[in-house]
Amino acid sequence: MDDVRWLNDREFRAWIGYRRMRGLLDLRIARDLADDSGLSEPDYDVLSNLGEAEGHRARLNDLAARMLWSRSRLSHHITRMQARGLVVKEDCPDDGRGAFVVLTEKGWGTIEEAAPAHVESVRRHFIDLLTEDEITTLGDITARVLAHLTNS
Amino acid sequence: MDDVRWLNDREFRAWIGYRRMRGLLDLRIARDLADDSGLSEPDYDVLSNLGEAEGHRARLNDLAARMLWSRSRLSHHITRMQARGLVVKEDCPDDGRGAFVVLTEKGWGTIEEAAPAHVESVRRHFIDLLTEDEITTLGDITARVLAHLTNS
DNA sequence: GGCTGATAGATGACATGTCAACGACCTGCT
DNA sequence: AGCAGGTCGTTGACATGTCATCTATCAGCC
Repeated sequence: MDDVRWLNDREFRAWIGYRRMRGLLDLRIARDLADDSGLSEPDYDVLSNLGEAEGHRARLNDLAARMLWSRSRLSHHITRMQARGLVVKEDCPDDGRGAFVVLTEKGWGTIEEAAPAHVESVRRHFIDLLTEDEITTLGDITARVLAHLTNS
Repeated sequence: MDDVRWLNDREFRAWIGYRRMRGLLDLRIARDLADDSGLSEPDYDVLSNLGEAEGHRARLNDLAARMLWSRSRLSHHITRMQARGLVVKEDCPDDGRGAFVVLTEKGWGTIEEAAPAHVESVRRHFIDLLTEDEITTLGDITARVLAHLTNS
């Protein structure tokens, strides 16, 4: 059964590096964000997506699709964010099953305040450590992997 | 306050790409692994690290340091893995505070069985999608970011 | 109208990981 | 010997996310 194509050294280095970097990088950026604004990364993503949405509102399902989240995950998360006053749910007049999530004043203010420090944190711990070529390559890699994962 | 260095298009593409890829890729590989072997990714990492350790055993603290995990995380996880019979804890004779984790027969068998399909999954969804140059670049990127995160 | 199947969202049980706090033990200094 | 401070591992409370399942509603078709 030794037709297994084990990873060679370079492949192993890239894969394990990715795994380890992911753990530390996300933890670090999540901590910066939480200390600075009280938001978690998922909170930030939701607020940021809603902030870009028409009227600061979106259907739950559309939002989940845009963020590549499961409906369940978004539903749980929106429930928690609503309890904190960052967003509100509203019934959808066109579709009795549906619901909108809407950014509140507080939610909008929170993301506006959080954004600069968050971007700074992302730069400091990640983006500014890479060359222009590496950034381009990383963009290519992630786009290709995402295309593979969403079409299969 | 507009001295904020927002991300430009290429930087944004790389950062958001990374975030999105991470979510889908890890979910996909975790599902493959769970379906195939009943292990989670953290389970696999622990077993795999123990498998490479001298005598299939390690001090909790050393293992945590090697894996870049918090002691708390490892402690919780080992407790759960012990309940499933994958590892055992043993007292450390040299240091009354310490403890060893040791791979069981079952744990060793499980990782041996799981590895080929896991590597195959990692190849299919990630490594085999990249060129050699991209793999090298990714290794460089992750090494640099990790060095930054662990020395600061 | 009334069925059938798909879709939107909510929910409960469970696994995971964080942080903060704790007890136990070791080490070095006095 | 005895104390002070650090280290090892554990624990409890909590946040997050998964999966499976459920209800309500919609859409197409008879």
